Amino acid sequence: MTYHPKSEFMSVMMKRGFLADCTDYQGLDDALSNGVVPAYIGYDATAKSLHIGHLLNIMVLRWFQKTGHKPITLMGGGTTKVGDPSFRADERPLLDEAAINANIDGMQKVFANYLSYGDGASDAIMLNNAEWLDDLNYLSFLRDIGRHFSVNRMLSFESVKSRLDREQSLSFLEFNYMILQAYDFLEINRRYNCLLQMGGSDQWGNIVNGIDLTRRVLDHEIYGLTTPLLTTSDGKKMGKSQGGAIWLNGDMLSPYEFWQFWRNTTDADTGRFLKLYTELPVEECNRLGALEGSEINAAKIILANEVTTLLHGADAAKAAEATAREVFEKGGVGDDLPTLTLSTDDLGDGISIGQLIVRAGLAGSGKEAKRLIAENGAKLNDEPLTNPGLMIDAAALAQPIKLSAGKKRHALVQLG
RNA sequence: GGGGAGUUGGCAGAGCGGUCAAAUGCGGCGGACUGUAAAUCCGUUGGGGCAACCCACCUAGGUUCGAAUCCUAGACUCCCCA
Repeated sequence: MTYHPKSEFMSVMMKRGFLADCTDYQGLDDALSNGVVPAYIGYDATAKSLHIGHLLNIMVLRWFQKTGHKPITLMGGGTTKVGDPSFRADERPLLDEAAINANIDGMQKVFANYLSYGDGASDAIMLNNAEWLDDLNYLSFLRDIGRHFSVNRMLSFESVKSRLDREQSLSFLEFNYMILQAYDFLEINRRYNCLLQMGGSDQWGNIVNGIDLTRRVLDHEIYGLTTPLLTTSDGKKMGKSQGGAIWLNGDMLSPYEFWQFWRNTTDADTGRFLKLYTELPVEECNRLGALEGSEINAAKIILANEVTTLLHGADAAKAAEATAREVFEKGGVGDDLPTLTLSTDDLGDGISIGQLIVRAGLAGSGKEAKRLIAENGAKLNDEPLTNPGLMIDAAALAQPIKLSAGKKRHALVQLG
């Protein structure tokens, strides 16, 4: 792959490591050089917030807009109504329309931090595939769209084949999912003249299907581009830390905790992440990522600041950094720590320390909190907690108290 | 429509009347070492409760001194045949 791109967007993608594959480098590059191109990425509407796994693609859209093009965020409002069956382990309850729309609202808030939406030529737009899926007529869909799909070919897709090989059941619904996704591309091309779909490399098959379908039905030439599936350098899936997902919505994960996630990046990933998740010049990223030993911590702080600034703003990033410095370097308390505020009603005659740890989000269950105490991992105002039966009452909360789980996770509890 | 297999902790997967809160692995958490990194090592790991104690192997009944294990019914999942 020694293609030398003309367009700024392609050049950024390649330089910064966003590019996994492209259906037609030359064709896409030409199109991008000849004017404003709309491109979309699809998102499920199943969760209330986007998480860090989505961030890579959001950055792609951001660059896309920065280099003069029109990003489209497609919400799977219609497909979500059917329920994506690919993770059918625990049959999740189907979401109703209100829940789906609430999810979409939550996500839009996040997108708005990265993209500017509006009516201008290169302003981003948000679509919902319910727009064209809701009123589909089965028979005409079969006749117009279904005839372009060869079951023989669909069976050869890796996602399908592996299921069949393992003799796992594959429902007809799930089998149809790829058709609906292809149809999305067709409709977005037809309605919004969208020329490009992007996505993770696991979406390659779906993207190609959409391209083929659009060519057959409309005779339009359109393109696909995929980003690598990111794993951390030790091979784990990106985006998990201390048990919880790294959400992008501030009310689900505080800016401080978000900042901490990036601060704790592995050495080997630092340079790569700088290129992917920040907008610092590539040379700077390379320089920072190449720092040795403990010096690379400075690079990680820059990474955390940059990424947090994009999502939550510069003030939030600064506050997170200040708090981190306070907590880790001075062993003190920063005001940006996750804070649990209790009313006197909540408190009643007193609440056990175990409950408090759970309420503060430092443990998932009372048993876990107790375990933490037993393992000497819990601290109260930096004093090791030894008594699992300790009761906290209003008097003990006259001053806010600092709870710690291990060395890295801290929270404040105050009376409010 | 008929026949068969199955449902165990976050996941994978043992157990098939007592010694089972339940092997093992993964994951998670804590500790040591460091640089708030990685690797490694050690420990820990169902839930509720301040506690005593209680609830827990799909659900509801039953048999038994005793059930995750046996019986009955139901729900769900998968496979094969039509």
